[in-house]
Amino acid sequence: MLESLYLNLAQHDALSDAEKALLAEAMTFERHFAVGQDIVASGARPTHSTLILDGLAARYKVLENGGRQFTSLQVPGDFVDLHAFLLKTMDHGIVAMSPCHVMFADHSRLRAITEEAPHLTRLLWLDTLVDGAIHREWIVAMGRRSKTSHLAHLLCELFVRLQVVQRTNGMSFHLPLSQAELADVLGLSVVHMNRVIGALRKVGVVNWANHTVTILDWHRLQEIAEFDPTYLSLTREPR
Amino acid sequence: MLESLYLNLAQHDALSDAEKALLAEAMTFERHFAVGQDIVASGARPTHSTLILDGLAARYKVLENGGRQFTSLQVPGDFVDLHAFLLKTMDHGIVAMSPCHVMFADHSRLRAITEEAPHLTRLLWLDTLVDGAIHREWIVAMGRRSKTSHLAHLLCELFVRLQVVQRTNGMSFHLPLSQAELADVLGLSVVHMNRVIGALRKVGVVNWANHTVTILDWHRLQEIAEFDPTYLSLTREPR
DNA sequence: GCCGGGCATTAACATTTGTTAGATGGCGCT
DNA sequence: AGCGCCATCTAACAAATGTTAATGCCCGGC
Repeated sequence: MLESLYLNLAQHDALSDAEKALLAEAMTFERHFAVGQDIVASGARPTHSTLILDGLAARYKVLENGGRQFTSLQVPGDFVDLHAFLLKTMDHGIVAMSPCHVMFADHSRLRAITEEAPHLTRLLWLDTLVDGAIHREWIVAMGRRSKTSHLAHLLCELFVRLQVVQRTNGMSFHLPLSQAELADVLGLSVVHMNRVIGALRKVGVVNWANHTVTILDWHRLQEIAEFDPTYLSLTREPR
Repeated sequence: MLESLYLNLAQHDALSDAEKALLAEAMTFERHFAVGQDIVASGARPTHSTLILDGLAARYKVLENGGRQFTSLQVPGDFVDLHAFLLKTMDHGIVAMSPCHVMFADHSRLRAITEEAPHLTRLLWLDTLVDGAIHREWIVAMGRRSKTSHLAHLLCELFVRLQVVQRTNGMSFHLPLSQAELADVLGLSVVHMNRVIGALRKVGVVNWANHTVTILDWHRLQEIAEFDPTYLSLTREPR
């Protein structure tokens, strides 16, 4: 059941059976969330951290004028709020973008891991660091990439991240986001989001229908995105 | 000499003398960097992590078309590349925005801290988590705030962060960034950056000259920015 | 099978933001 | 003092992006 988490962590460094067992012991109960439901509410002080077993979730903030901005997308094997273990108070909400199957890790057991399992602690720390690296890449995309390139970059990133946890199907993957939701990822209006998607389609590098993205020309998509996966730390090495 | 670091960490939780000593022992040598010099190069695999003792540094990425985007600003007491301790390879550069006095912490000693000092490890982990929280706030600002609000938010954030490490002078602080550099923070053209600064000045909430920002109306600036410091985790509590 | 709502798409127009170019002004250097 | 560099600031115009509104389509509920 925790296969995705193991795959996620093991892409960075070897994960021992003992460590897998420690993670499994940290898990308490599981739960399903429907589309649009908050998995964690802004302002909450969780006592558990949430692991995505299946589905797509997103972190978001809402402004006074009603504007919403997603700050990350979380795929299976991701902890959506591991940072709350130390940050304590949620400064943003986390919502299910598709039906989500999740599992909760007790903070007291995570704390025990930090006391007794330094290597596993470093791997969990690393997991949050990759989170940060992705944030930095998003900042660059929002600030200095063309919108087409930004979208292409997002598709490259999602494809690679989903591939790690075996959620791709050849060169296709499921992307359960409406254009309005995608607009809140890239920081665009819905109308312009539609234009940008149209532009990327016209180039012919992706086929995109029924919430399924098929990459037709990975090389060119990567070129348009200037995608360099270094920031995802995909190499397996001692940490 | 490490006062800023202690202040930075102790704002989140109590820091014992033993822990301060561990940090001091982790430090090897110090160094000065001139404006514009790279403190850490993109692609490097550092064996030390860099602590800012004095000055302002920034993380950045450069795109093929020459566009540059800063992804964070680092003030005294901040580790600029603590994440490299586990990420291993730098996917971005770090440059001195003002003359910088820095000190290096050996990765082998940081590793020893993770093996032997769980609470201090959590505080260091937390430090990188606040980094991530700041990134998320920047993403929101870039995606959904007006440019004036974005700039106001940046000023609020810098003021509070500098205040923690005692680098403010009443309601003033030194901001050694040119408008071109600020443009690469907000993701704007230089001309438009100039317009936005002018707009904020005209509102009369800040006085901004000679690289010194004086906040004339903190309440209103905060309002314009919709600034809520929760994400900086300024409360002191067990972590 | 019909109806209603949400989503994608397009058009026309408004606003924001970028580009190019030039003017101004401070400040260190000689 | 004079020179030249660099940052700030402005203007005029171009391009990107947002807004409002309308259309068509699919799909689930009745």
